[in-house]
Amino acid sequence: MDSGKINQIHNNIDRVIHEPVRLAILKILSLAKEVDFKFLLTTLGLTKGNLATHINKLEATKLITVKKEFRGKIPHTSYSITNKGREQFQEYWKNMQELAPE
Amino acid sequence: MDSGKINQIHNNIDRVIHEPVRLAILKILSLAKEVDFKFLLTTLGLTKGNLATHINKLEATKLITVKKEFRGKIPHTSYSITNKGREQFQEYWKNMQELAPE
DNA sequence: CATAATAGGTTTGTAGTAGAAACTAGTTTT
DNA sequence: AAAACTAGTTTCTACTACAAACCTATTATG
Repeated sequence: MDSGKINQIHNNIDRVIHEPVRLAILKILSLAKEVDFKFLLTTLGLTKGNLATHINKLEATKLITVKKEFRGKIPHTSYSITNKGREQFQEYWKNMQELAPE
Repeated sequence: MDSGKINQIHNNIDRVIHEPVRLAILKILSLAKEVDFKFLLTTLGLTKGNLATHINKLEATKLITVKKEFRGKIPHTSYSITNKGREQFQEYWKNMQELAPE
């Protein structure tokens, strides 16, 4: 704590990361280094559309990268967390700790 | 990990508590045992309407109690966290830890 | 005395968002 | 030929955070 208007901690919470589904995605990606669409779909139990939307948001904010390839003629999409993503994820939790009970 | 469909951790996150402003309110109430409207208003930097709305939601879910009294003829409102509120707050954080980086 | 400020709201309106469901398109299995 | 799989996009609905305006009563202030 330093000066001026303190304690408005809630304003430091990144809303993109704060959404539970996206927290779960980031958690998984922070462990796995590469994960595909299918895996997230079944692991998280989402609809395809919903998952794709969350993925888009995470990609748009450059927290993850998307790799699309063909395996034979079947599309295969996989995701990785970026360095920025890792940093922001850490930063998010650092801020959240201030709201946690001691 | 035990069986069936695991890893849908995001479904365990209580949306009422998850909202940053309400997290901040619960954090403050978990420390202070009684806090008034004015204090929350200036500390959190919200509009009166917005604060009142969050308070209503926390009261409706019985996470906090509201005490309204008159000091002379001036209204004074203060809030406390309930036992249930304390428990749910702890439970929320227990669930959240599963989404935190290790 | 009028007006502004304080205390603590409620009501209203807007903008953003999560999520489901439907639709798309190519491939592959039955 | 039809159904199922991969990985989506589009559309639609329902909810919600937040600001701003409005409200009621009381107490300073010029």
